[in-house]
Amino acid sequence: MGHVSMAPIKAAWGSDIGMSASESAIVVKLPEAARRQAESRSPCAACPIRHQAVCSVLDDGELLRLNAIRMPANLRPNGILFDEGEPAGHVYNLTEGTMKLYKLLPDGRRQITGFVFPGDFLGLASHTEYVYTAEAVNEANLCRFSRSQLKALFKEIPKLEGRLLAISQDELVQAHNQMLLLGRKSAKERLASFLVMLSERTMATSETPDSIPVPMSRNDIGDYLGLTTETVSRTLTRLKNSGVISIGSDRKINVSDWDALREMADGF
Amino acid sequence: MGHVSMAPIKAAWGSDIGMSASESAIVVKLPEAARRQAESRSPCAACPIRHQAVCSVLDDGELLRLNAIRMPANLRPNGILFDEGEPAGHVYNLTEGTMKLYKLLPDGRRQITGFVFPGDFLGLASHTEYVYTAEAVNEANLCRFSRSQLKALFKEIPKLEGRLLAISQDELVQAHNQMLLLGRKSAKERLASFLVMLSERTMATSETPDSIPVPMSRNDIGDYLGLTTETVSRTLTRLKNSGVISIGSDRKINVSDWDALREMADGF
DNA sequence: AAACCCGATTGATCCAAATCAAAGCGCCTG
DNA sequence: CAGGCGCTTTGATTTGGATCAATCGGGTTT
Repeated sequence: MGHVSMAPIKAAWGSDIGMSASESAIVVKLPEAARRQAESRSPCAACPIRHQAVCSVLDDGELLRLNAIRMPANLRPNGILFDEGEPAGHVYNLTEGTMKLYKLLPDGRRQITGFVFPGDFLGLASHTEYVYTAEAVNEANLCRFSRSQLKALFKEIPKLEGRLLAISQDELVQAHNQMLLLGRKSAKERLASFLVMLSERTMATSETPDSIPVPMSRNDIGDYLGLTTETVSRTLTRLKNSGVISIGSDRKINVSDWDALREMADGF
Repeated sequence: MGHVSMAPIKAAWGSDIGMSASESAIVVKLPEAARRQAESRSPCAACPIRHQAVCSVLDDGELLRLNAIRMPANLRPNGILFDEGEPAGHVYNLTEGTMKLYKLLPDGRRQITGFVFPGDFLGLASHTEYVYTAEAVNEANLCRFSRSQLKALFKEIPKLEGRLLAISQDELVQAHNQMLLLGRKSAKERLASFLVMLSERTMATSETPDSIPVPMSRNDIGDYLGLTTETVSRTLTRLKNSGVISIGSDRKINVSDWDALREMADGF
């Protein structure tokens, strides 16, 4: 009946969880090493998402309090952060990389319910168990917070809770848009919507506005859009042939006609 | 291409908005009239959802404060509470009836993103505009709160905000389940899931556990499940013929084999 | 009670996307 | 740099659900 995807084996935690950055590698004169060293002293200051996510609403003192309950986490590509049904003890904030969240049916059919980009939260749910699996698309770095410690911090920094409420509600808006896509849009409209979404979520990070980085596989895109790999591939080829996009070999897609793409996405 | 639904004309507000219950009708000796009169004195005490929703976490004093900023609203069947894109000045809590929330594409394709049952919130979103249209399925009564007044009340009753966060996150969990349904389930699985969901949301209210009230039309069900009216009808007939359900003429569906229905819903 | 209306059902046909099946194409690895 | 592995693309065929088209109630109006 349905389309079946490969589910990866649960991967090990990244090696540097709980280690300070200075322990994790020989210090060499590289920008990356410098950034890591700075991080070990005043972690959030050098964070690429210091001015995004929850962190953006906190002053330096509050950030220090948040930082006190933070643990770094790292995942290699396809590493599993947590599985659906696992007790939900932690909440995460992605600082670098891309992640995918998905649910599986018993026969292996998979629905990716969302991609996660730097600055986004994962694991937010009032439930005691995670309601989806979180897997890294490419190498990812995260901040890990114990749910109970974070909740305790609400009393100290009340605006934290308000911020999380706003984030949840934003996610809800996205979820509604995705329902419209999955329930009523054609394959072409779904791909157009996907590219527009990707560009919007990437804009802040990216330099070249017409070039959209697409780190996930065709299979992942299909499982996000309710399509098969083949349909994703064919539809992208058609978009390319109609001159709306061009496809780079470097996991990037270039948009040549934004107006056409956006109209397609909106169902015009 | 897509399936097109009829969009109703925006209906007038219920006639008794802002009126006290005693003004709205001649007082006659009927249970309904008695309830209304009780409501006009101590509105929340007689409310059918006093022990659900946000209200359940508030003590009598807090409820009084919440009640002070509450306005009653009433909608006749197919009445529109608000339209997608309208400035979002209010938040609502449904006390009686059923509502549907939906988004439209330019050509009329419609996706119902959720049904709302007594105790549920509507209009929760950090956005300045409503992101979906809210329409009554049958006659509905609601509590109307100004967004700004409610927000002000957060300072007075902090647990209110926490409660809304929990509600948002519950909605998010449901939304993820619906994405799995829309992206990956077959028509039969969708209908089974729908009936299980309806029964769960109704349980609290209902008496007879095997009889599920289905107030919405086949067309509404289709627009919720990403199917057409015809497919909904055919699939229900098949479920009936396979002995899992029986269909009453009174907008009720009886479940004869819960295990089979639940397995179907879960994709086994 | 005949006429009408509107949603639900049932039937016949069609089609967009799924499935089945091969190539193609980087990209490691030995 | 040959061979293989995993992902992507392209092609042929199938199919579940959509579309098109009557018909069928049940309820309301005249």
